[in-house]
Amino acid sequence: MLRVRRRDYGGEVIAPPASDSGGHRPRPGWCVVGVLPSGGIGAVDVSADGQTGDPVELSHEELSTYVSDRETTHPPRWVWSDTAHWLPSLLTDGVTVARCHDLRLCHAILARSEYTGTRQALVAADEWRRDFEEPEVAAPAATLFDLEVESADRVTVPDGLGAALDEFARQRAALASSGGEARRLRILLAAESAGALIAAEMRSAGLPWSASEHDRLLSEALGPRPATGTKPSAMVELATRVEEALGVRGLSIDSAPKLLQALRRAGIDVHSTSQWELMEHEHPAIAPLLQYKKLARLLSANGWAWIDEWVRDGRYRPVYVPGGVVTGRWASSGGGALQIPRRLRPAIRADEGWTFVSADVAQLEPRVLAAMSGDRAMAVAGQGKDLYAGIVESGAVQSREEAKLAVLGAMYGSTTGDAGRLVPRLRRIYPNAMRMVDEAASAGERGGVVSTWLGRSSPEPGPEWADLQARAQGNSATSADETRARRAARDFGRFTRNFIVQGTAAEWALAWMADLRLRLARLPETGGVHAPASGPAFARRAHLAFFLHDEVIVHAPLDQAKAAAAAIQDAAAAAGELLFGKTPVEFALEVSVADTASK
DNA sequence: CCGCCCGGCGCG
DNA sequence: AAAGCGCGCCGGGCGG
Repeated sequence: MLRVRRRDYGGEVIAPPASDSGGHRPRPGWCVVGVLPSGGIGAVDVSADGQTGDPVELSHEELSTYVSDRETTHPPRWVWSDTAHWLPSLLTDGVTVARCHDLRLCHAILARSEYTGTRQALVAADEWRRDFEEPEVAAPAATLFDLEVESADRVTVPDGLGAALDEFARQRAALASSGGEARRLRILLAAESAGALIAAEMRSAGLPWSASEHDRLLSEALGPRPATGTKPSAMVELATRVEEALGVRGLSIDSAPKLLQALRRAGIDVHSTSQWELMEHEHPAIAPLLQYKKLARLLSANGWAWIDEWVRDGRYRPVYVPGGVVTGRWASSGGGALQIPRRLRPAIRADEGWTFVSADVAQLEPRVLAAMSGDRAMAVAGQGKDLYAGIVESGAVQSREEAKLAVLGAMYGSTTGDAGRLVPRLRRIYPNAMRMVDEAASAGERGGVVSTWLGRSSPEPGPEWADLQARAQGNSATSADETRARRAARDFGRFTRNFIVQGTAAEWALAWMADLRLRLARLPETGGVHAPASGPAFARRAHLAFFLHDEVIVHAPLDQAKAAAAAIQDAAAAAGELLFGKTPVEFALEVSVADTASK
């Protein structure tokens, strides 16, 4: 825990003494934090009308105390350059913040959004246009091997107080010029920033991971852990069976070109070694080869080396990258956090005295589409049930499988195959929903920009795309030019078609998690023998442990599981209302409580 | 020898 | 070699 000398930071001016004896909570202001020229940290309050208070100077050690004190009375919204930069050290000191405004992430949204009134000043401030950087690991004094040299020339967003104040002012001005769309943008910025808090908190808490269960699952599939550099026994055996079936010896089964050659020599007419193509053929080599590929994938992506690299003290700590995908979805870096194979889910194991409350949204994307397009028929199809079942009931298609194929086809822009055949039926029964995605596609085909419900806008096509279109329009255009241009136009149309749905679903999920996080924060800290002795405050009660596009896993003390499940449900309802107001669309959750995350 | 591309496959 | 969106990671293979 943090133990620092208290310094007089003018607390009575900035943080009035707590007289908070119940319900009343004034609208919190903003507190901008940044590095001062002196090397210390400055904190400045900014009021709703843009007035700035006197800066407070703090040492790095004092920042945690300062933040913690203000969080206990009337927490401001902390404004800082980059949550991944500022939050980890606070969490290390046991300090949690309720809300923040992440200047880097908000800049990215506002500088590109169609809803932003005046963007020029933001676009010009391109020092704020930076991709995510790995959070700096608090360097424990000087070490023998200086790892910091590497990070010295990293280009990140500015961390100075002056720069933060300037950028915050630009963003506020941009919002002020956004007229009726400012409300949506404000919600989006708050949700995006909450996501940044959650990402850092989840990394700090880690996902409870049982290395022994993981090892057991690996051994079950692959045989016992082999010596480094040698293949597991199950793979060796399967490779031998493939060789025998193909009638070759010394096959380099891991080399796609060599494997392809061997397959073709054995009379299997394949053009690649991918599993979907192999499955189309009858040959004794196919089954063991497919099984070999499954195991090879498991070993290379999530084998014993993965455990060694990523699991420490019973926790897997991936780096989540909020806003890492253009649509607003999160990305991840390190360990493939968003691609953990389902067969390894049993290794996600709750601590003693704790359990998991897992929830995922059933058919989030079509529900979001129904809400944003105001398609009543599609909303009704999802009421009180599986949305695909509702579509079958509507008579548009025969089976649940067809319904799913048709809906995915509608959102991804299928034109051929079974999906392409089914989509027109949806167009008749759900005209509003389909018009919305069709118009997004047509905007993209013209090289235009589309936006999500809250105002995250799509990137424009690159210069090569425009060149392609221009060439096809020119006098000397060949039919090949035209074909290529049309293909590129359609490709981009499918991207924008999907963008509005995937992006709005991501917004709903952020709103869901942001609300859930604050609900969980109101639960009491857990006591008893299983209470963690240290670590951030939020991890001493039910807290978010994992997030994957439309599902969350909450790690909860046993006696808080019920409350956590209720919070998840309530947060989903709140997210739907925050985004869409009163809507007939239901966001149906599947919630389960279990010691592992397997389903 | 290194960096990059790409096939292949895991997730939604 | 996917039809039909968005990702990250791995290993092989190739160019420099």
